[in-house]
Amino acid sequence: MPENKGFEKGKGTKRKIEDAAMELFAEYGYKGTSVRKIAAKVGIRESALYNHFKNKEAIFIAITERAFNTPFSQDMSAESIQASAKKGKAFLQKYVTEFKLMSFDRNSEKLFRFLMIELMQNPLLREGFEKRFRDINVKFLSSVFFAMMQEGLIRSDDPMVMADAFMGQLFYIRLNISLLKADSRSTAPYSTAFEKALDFFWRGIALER
Amino acid sequence: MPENKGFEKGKGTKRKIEDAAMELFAEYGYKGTSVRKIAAKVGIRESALYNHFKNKEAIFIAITERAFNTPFSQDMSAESIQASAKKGKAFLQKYVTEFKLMSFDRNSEKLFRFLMIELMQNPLLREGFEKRFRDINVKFLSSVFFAMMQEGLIRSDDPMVMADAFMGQLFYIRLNISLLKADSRSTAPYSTAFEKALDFFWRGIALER
DNA sequence: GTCTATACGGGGATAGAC
DNA sequence: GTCTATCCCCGTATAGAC
Repeated sequence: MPENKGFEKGKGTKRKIEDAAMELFAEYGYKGTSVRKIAAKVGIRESALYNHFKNKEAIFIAITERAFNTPFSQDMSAESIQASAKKGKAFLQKYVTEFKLMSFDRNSEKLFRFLMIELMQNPLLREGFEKRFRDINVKFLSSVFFAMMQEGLIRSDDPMVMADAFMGQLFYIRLNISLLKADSRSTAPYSTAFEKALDFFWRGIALER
Repeated sequence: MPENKGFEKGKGTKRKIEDAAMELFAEYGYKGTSVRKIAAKVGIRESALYNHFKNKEAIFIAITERAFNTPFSQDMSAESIQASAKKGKAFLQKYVTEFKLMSFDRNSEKLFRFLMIELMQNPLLREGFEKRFRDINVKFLSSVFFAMMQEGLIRSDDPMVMADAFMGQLFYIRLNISLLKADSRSTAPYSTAFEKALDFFWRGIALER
């Protein structure tokens, strides 16, 4: 009874299928990826694949879950926001570093491309993205910026606009890195881009100068 | 002899094919769009379509040309850069306005989604994008920023970082608008987003305060 | 759980009549 | 230039043996 083992081999296969599918989706998109190719990449037949997933869409869903379950771990409590704000630039630094790590991590990179491709085509993915990533991050960030203003650390301005400007910079850098990586080109020009962007941003809002 | 008329009807059909294809590509991606559907949208048979384009890819190419031939009209001469720089915020305002118009224009909007989808999957498109859009815009923008610094209009900083930060903000807003439009949702929250982003950005770099 | 074999629909493309 | 008819490949999915 293979399905009752503590570490069954089936789990390994299921995981392998997800990994293979993610790579292919990131490369060719959902429609451009055939079940045959996924199976071939795993090293099994298509029919065997249907023992692990009901159909192609089920594989897609499994991967979207992965994409959303690796966001920034956000503690949205008032205390956490206050504590973050008090750190000033150091908080943003930490945020940027997390973002940077994700940008250069090979697996997250695949997820990013997958997300960008499908975001433009899949309404469900857009909904999940907005609720489980964008809303949370922008709300958290703008709350922190607002708190920083009250602390007198940064100049007074619209916190939402500030948060969007901050995210926009990071996102744009990440996109450019992604495009370079897609062609297996060097990302050296961007090795310090995140830090530079943060420094520039902070100089634009900091009060102690 | 229909192909020799000054305003031949064939041109109309060819154009119609491109338009229909662009809408479908923006909605379903290249692979997700069948020649049959394009033909159906135009109101002709697939076979008739092959009188205008060699194959499906030729339609794709025609559309990418469109996407690249509608960038910002850039005069990269030294005089133009100096003149632009002297205008200060007014220059950026004009730039932002152009960007905004494109974001809310229905046709440009389709092109944008098309571009985002295919950029992640098509090496040729990436190359074209980098050479014919990104390089030109970032170079022009950073040159203008550099000139502005020399004019004493803005604080001194890395012009490239500044240009990327500026573009990043605009791009991020545009992306969010695009996602809303994809679901036919109201873009009201973004009606003044570009202006607000510019004001915020300018406050962060302007020297007269 | 994996295999072989197969059904079935859709997609790209062409031939030839009008 | 457009049509009908057709070819062949590829993609998803299932049945049934091992």
